Amino acid sequence: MEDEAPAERPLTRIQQKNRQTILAAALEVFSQHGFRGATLDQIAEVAGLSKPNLLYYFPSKEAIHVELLSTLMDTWLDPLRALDPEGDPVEEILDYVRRKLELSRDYPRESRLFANEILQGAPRVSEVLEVELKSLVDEKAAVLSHWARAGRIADLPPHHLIFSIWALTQHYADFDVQVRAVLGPGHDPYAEADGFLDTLFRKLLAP
Amino acid sequence: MEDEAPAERPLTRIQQKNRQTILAAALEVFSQHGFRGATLDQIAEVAGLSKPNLLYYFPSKEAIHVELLSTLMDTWLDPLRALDPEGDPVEEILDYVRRKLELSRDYPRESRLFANEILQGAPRVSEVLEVELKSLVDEKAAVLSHWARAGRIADLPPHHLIFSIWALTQHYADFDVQVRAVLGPGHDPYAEADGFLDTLFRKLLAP
DNA sequence: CCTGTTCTCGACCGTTTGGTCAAACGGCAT
DNA sequence: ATGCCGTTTGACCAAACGGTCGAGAACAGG
Repeated sequence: MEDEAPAERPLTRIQQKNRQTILAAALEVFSQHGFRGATLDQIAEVAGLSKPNLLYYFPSKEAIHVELLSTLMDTWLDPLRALDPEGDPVEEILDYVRRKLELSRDYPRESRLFANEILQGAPRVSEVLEVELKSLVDEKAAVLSHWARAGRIADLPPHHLIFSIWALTQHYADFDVQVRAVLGPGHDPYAEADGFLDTLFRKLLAP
Repeated sequence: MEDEAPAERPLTRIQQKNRQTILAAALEVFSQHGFRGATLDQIAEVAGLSKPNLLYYFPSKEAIHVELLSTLMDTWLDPLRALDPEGDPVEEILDYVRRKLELSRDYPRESRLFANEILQGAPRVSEVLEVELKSLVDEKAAVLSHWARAGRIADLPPHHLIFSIWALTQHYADFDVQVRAVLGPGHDPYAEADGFLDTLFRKLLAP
């Protein structure tokens, strides 16, 4: 028996640059049209490369999508990881809300890519949801419960409290066109949302 | 000049039944895979009809999708239309939340179909959003403002208050797999959400 | 029963899709 | 120059796609 994995060579500069270019283009196209709605030709055009060249750097369309999703999941969960059990309960939660809203504002394509995946039943990330995400949420839910029992925040079902943060912040990225259509011109949805969500969660969390 | 519209004949029973069958199958497939991800063969198979038969009842794939969306938009806005300016403010809003959550629970596929459309930039309903939806929301936002000025509910930006209702209720339908993955087995997401959202909005709306 | 209309579908068509391949290109150490 | 290796692409392929067509089956009304 010999080594199955044949000594991965380090990536050249060209490889690093082109892989990044391709992933950026793929994010643009996948987030707008979904996995099946996106075509390699589209991605290739946005990336400024030929289609066979994409497939020189990635083995398949799906591989590009998976790569995007897996790197996404990490940065997506970071704000929740940062919720500090030792900090001030209300401020910790409000910080989390703020970070989540910033993520929606600064990375709306990532948010929509994720939303697309979940909408279709999460065929490629259901494992991550059931294991990594669940255990992280359970851990932080325990913190919230602890704070509630100590009377430092209102007594609310912790999982649903977290869902409400996800729903309220991601809504501004995922339903961007609807939000802007309803508000009309001359509004900054994210600036307004920032104040609104601050008020909302302060009132909600008050014991 | 003669009549452009050539005397629409009434639909036969077979036409009514088959059109309904097709729309039901299309809803199933479109809501799961999105417009471009869905294929006529899939819809035909779910409907138990042949592909040419679908195109006997609808001129194209897009026509089926448009039909679904337009009938959807009506039922989707009904709960908001029903918000009564003469009723008790908090109870009216809580009724709206409840109706919206019921819609998510009983018609999750419709919710996901709509979410899919908005995610892709609402190419087929942007007009409806900017005109019908906007004017309806503006009208009801005025009611909320009035209630706030009268000190009957908390003073909150009315548009964002409505957004928060949409976000919180639709989240349970659109992100169903994520909610269930995080909660684990043995939970009834909608039952729990019902109580949680009741608490949330009562605290939020208290002046 | 016959006759005209409605309905159904196998076979087919042109296009688009994800993916392959061999040939060519480019920089660079010898 | 030469040979080498990472890179790039035009040409191509099989499968899947939305949609068409014509011929036959089912259903009316008389």
